[in-house]
Amino acid sequence: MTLTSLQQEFVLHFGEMGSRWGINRTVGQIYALLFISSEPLNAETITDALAISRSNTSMGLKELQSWNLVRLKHVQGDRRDYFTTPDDLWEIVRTLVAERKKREIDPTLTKLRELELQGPAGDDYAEARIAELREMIEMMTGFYAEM
Amino acid sequence: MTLTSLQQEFVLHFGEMGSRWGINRTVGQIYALLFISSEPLNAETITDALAISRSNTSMGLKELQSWNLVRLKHVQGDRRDYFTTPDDLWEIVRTLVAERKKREIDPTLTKLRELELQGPAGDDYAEARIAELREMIEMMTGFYAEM
DNA sequence: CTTACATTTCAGAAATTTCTGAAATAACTG
DNA sequence: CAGTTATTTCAGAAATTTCTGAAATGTAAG
Repeated sequence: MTLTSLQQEFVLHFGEMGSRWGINRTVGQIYALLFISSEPLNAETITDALAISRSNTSMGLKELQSWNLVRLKHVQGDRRDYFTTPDDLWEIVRTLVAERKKREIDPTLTKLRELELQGPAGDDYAEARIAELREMIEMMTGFYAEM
Repeated sequence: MTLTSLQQEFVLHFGEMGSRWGINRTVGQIYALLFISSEPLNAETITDALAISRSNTSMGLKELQSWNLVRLKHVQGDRRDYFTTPDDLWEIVRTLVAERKKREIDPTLTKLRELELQGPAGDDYAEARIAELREMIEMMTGFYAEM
């Protein structure tokens, strides 16, 4: 598969932004490619459109699956796996937010609660600050949960 | 300065989370340390509390300043720079959101608009998908701007 | 069962990021 | 001004992350 220059630019941009979004270049590119492709793509096609190794594609797809960001499809009479992104953009955004919360917020909330349970450590300021931070995060995740 | 075990754990956690938040370990640790310190700290104190090099501290503080996440203070009769985080947690959150938007969203919005301006490229699906994505981002950033 | 194809795993190579120590620069002090 | 202290810069070292090719594993078809 050869990419149009529009696809090319879009894919490269997502690759570059990847590092700011906490994913690597390849994962960003694979996602971008799936996002603007009207049909599901198989690993071979992706490998070759992005000029990366087959194993890299495999790892990238696994990562995207762990983020719940891609859907697996099958084509009649073809035993290869085909991948797409959901048609519904809202669904993508919801997934992204949920996964980021899980990876970026939840572990910290757990840690803060742990620290508070360890009881007074004789550092009133730090303790107060930690409690305040925990409350803020709980408030925000509570607000999020309502939606 | 020696850290209490509470401070120690808090700081180490932020260091570990740093990579998921798009900052490096040292920057995460410096921020955490400033956050739970009741008094502003100078670079020397930070260097020594975190057991890192003086130059690393300097670079970390510069990075935090570029994020607008720390405030510079001065102590009478001492010409060293002292750093703190804002007392107001809401202010910290607002800054974080604004900076993340600036780094993670705005460049993509600009790129999408650029791609649309380049005119029809003969790939209807990709064009539609890009327009849809741009609209979604505009909608969300518009909603954010209202707050 | 054997062959053919699809996918994953993984050790090491390549690339990138982070960190350090030394030197440069800047700013104050007497 | 000369000396002292504070901070930044930056080249290369160290650490980490990403990527590849080869081998292993899985799976369907004949």
